[in-house]
Amino acid sequence: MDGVRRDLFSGPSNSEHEAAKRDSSSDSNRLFARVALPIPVTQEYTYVVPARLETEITVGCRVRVPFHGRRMTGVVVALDEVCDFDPKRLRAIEVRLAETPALPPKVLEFTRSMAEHYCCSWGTALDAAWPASLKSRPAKTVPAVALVDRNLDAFASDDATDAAMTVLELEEASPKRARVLRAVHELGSPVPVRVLTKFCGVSKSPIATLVRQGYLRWTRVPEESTLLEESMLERAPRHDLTEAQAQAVDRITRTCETPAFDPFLLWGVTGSGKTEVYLRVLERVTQSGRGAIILVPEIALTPQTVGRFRSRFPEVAVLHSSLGDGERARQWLRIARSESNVVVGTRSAIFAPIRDVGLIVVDEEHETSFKQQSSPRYHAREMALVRGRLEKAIVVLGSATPSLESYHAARSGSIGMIRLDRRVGSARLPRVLTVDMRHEKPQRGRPPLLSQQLVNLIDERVRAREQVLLFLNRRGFAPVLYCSACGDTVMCEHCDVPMTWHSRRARLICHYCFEERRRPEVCPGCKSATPIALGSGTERIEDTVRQRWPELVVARMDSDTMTRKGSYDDVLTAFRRRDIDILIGTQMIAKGLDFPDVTLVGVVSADTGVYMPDFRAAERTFSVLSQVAGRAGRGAREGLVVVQTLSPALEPIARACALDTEGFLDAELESRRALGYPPFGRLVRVVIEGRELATTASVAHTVAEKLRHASDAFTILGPMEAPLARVRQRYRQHVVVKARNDAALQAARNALIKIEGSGDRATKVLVDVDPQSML
DNA sequence: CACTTGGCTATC
DNA sequence: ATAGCCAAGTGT
Repeated sequence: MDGVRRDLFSGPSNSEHEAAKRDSSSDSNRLFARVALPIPVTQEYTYVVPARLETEITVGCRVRVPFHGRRMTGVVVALDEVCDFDPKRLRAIEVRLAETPALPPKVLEFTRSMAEHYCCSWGTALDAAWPASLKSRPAKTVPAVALVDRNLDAFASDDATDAAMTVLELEEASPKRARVLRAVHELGSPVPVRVLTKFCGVSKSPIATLVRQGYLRWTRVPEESTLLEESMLERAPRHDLTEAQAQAVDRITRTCETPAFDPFLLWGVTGSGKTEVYLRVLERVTQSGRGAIILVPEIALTPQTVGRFRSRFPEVAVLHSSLGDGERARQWLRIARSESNVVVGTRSAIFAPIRDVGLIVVDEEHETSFKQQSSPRYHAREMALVRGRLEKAIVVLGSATPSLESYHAARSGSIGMIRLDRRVGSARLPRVLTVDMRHEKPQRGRPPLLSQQLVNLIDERVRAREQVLLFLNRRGFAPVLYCSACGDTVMCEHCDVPMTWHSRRARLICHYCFEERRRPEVCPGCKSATPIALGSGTERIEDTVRQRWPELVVARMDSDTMTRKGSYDDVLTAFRRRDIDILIGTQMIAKGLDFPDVTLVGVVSADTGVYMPDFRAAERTFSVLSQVAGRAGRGAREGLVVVQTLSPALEPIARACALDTEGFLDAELESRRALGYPPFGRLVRVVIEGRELATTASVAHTVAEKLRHASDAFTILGPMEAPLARVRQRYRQHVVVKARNDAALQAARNALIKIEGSGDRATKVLVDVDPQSML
């Protein structure tokens, strides 16, 4: 019974098994395939390519292979006629995955470099190169209209006189129909009816009339995600370039004709028109027949962004997590089949199977979302440089507040530096006012939430019918519940962090494990007093503001209010329509919003995060403050930024307030140099996570010992408790490898590769090369 | 002494 | 990663 089951359910049956082995020994000009598997083993495995698959199997294709009593999906990384492994023990590839195009050779090579860089197996890096699913279910279709052929010809003809006549004829009789017809011309034909009605602000009836009159005909097109559909409504008119922009484009495309790796930092203040530079460079690169990859941070991949590229490059493919499996597969396949050679996407688009990449743009290159937080833990900016070198491509890293890595590379001359110091048009840089909260008159013994100056300014601006943004990078009502009797704060049961009080939901919430509980009547520690809510988050700001200005419309935007799909858009639309006077929010309002009527931005506390035990704390503080400041004064009127802080002298805060990016970068670079932190030297963080403190610590100890014995080319710090010593009931220790340079890290590599995934069933060992955060 | 656990190793 | 194997651990 048992034996029968094994034959039926595990792996190929005996007869298949034997056939596979015969395959390998009888045929003299057989083919062998090296297959990389998604396991933490730095080795590829050799399989026999059975005769029936010989035409199908190519380098870069995905195959199903038997492996240690189970089946796995791997990638063929090489084909060979000889093999150094005992041929009798070889097994055969079962199938090539149907309908899966092979990866281009450059992408294979790219993933190999990535594996080396991040100390993971080639198979693990390759695993990230495929979309989660390649099942592209045939898309549902939606109603659309297309121009009927005679009109199509008219519009396509050079002087478009016929088309103009058609529209003119209609103009008199029906402005709505004329608008629709013009829109179809502009948006492209066919166009979904839903998009057309939204774009023209009309109902279906004028469209139906046009169909009846023979201008348009009904048809259907594949349904697209909201991101893509909405992007059709966004246009990017081709602006004239400023002198500075034109120079930037020229310098970047100088080598365009002869493919060469040519990396740049494009350092442009907010509003300096970086996007137009990308678009012009992209034009030249595509004209020369090469492809391009445009990487943008997760949150920036909005319909606006997609629309800007799509309206100028209609065939552009989009890769984003909001697409859903089916659509993402469709987009990916369009690239793989060379139907599109320009892609706009988030970090994983760096793997896009474009054949000949001539340009890689990393917009907002300082953004932390470019670093993947699971294996392979790659940074898309670093990988853009790696792929760019491989493809002989231009690489443009764009930012208003460059990362220290890019800044240092540009300063030391290893990449080019182009600066755009002026805003396009009339917009000027905002004025910044620093308010030292230590000097504010205390209310009930504590500094007030809003300084007198900020209150006065809000009054003034709101009276002038201008809009205000208030920024605080902390969700909830209060970050801690504090017991004045024993001095304890209420901690999460599963994590080593205090729980945050959320008054709207009347719940204490742990921001790490999402555990919720009721607010305790008495302190769980000493049971003698009621803990009080100490400190403030966005909810408390909202309350304070509503109390102070009951007549104003106030909205809050953070991940708690933005739960419903579309609520983000709703709030932003309302704010744009000026239905909201004051918008309060976290990070979410710091990035990229462009509202001309915002003339005042208040930073409620610049100090959150600046004291985090992390060597990038200063950089992150500076960058978020600069971004928030950039939200003010984007229209004709000058913007004002009020920064409230308890530590006005701290470098990142003082420099951000002085709008002195260069000063900050230089100072921070010096302190990194002094401490041997990146970009001077490299770090690897090994995190050991386990159920029990004792075993976790002992595994951490072994890891540290192994590394110490491996080489003395680098320094080992630890093992020690990670700053977040316990999360979700798991204890966390870490060991930090500090290497003076790449060569020193190379010495650690062999040891590190063996360490990933070591430990036992209950203890995880994670290797993070170039960690973005030490928490 | 049968039979479950824990640790370790090889996987083409 | 994880199936498969040996050694030590636990209960009848």
